[in-house]
Amino acid sequence: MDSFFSHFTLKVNPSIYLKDPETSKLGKRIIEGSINLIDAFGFDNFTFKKLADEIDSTESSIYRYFENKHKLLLYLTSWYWAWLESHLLYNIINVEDNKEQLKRAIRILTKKVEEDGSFSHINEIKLNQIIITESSKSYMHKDVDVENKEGAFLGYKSIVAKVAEIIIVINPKYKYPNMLISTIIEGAHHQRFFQDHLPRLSNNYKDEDTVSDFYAEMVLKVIG
Amino acid sequence: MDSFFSHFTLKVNPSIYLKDPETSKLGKRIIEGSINLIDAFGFDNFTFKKLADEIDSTESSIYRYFENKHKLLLYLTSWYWAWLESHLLYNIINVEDNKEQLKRAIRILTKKVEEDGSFSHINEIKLNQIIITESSKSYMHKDVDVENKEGAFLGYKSIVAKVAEIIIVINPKYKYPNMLISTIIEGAHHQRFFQDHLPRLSNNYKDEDTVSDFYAEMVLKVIG
DNA sequence: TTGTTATGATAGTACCGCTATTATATTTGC
DNA sequence: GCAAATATAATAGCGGTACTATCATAACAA
Repeated sequence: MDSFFSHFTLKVNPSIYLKDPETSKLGKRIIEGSINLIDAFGFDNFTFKKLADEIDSTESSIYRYFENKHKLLLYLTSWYWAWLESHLLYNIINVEDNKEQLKRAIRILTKKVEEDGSFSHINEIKLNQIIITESSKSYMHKDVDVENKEGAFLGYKSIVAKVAEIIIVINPKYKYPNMLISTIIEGAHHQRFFQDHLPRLSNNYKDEDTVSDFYAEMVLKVIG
Repeated sequence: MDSFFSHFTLKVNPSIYLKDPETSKLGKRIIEGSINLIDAFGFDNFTFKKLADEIDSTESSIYRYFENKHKLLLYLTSWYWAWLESHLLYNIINVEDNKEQLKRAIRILTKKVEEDGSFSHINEIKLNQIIITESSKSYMHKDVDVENKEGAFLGYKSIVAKVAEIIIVINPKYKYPNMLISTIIEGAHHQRFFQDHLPRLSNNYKDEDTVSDFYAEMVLKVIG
């Protein structure tokens, strides 16, 4: 799988950055360093000053890549959705049965990322952790409509649409495919967080991937 | 219903505040003003300085009630869960049938609050809007474990536990009652936000409360 | 009316978010 | 190999945020 993914770079909507971080060494250090810092200390405690110190650069240099730290978070989430969609496609491309396609899709949307892979400067395990705890901050704010118009959430919409399509093939009468998919994506993030920090809001059983099992079961029951 | 709720005050865990805002006029102005400002401009743009100006008081006075703005958000969310649980109990207390209890509970957890009620200084419609867009910020941060130990999330846990109990009565074998309930609570918030701002992540149909219908159907199908 | 408590007024500090300017590398084209 | 173009670094500064501290005054209760 590594060889399949390691020879191209994932596309992120250019409205998100001032200068594409993929095009320079500093850009890659910015992405790598920000993932380390946000994962370690949380997005709220993250500043460009701290990032500059971390990667031995300066605030002003970082500001040439991203307008502000919020745009950087948008970049990380967009990259993540593009990355996840490429995995999704790779995993269902040769599968005939639609139900099997759907099952695999649910697993990919809800599983915890446990192995780092193909992109040298991006640690996908840490990025997945960041998505779980911080991704809702990328759209739950007052500027969401402006950023949405600029295309900041196309990656998220795209993966939701792809899986919703599979549902429609299986059950053309089902009324809420998009709600169902975004519910399990957001739900999986929340449940992983709850299991770590607020366990009474969730249920967990040893030796099971409870989150993934729960949502897989849910989708099949709900679409009938 | 007004008369039922208007004669007592809702309990919020004292670890959240330095001084109980229910015990003074200034305290009530702080709560009322913060709801207005956060609803209008978002929690990220909210500061104690702006609140002080809004209610004709001072930063230092507000700091005597709350350690910081995050604690104030915790207060609002805790109050909301206590308020919602009191509504829940009121609405199912004389209902015999467990399935009917559950249906009513789902409606209460997922519906949009459309009428302001009993507590003079708290606008419940605006508070519901705040919960939809800001409540995840009350726990999705690095201090969640400390605050959890202090009891900051007992209200949320309590309402989840109450509804999970009903599910267990209906289907004692169901493995994931808490996951299911917290999924529909968070899901309903997200879907309401998506329908307003990122509609392609959701589905909506005129003259229906799509969010509520979707989750009501989901719960019944999932628990079998 | 006297003490107690609540609120207001003011000042100050460290950090954040961001802009601007100038200097120094590094890369690219000839 | 050198000049021009571009990228990065260094430094300064400004207005705002998130507090903390102190002192003055208002309200209220014994």
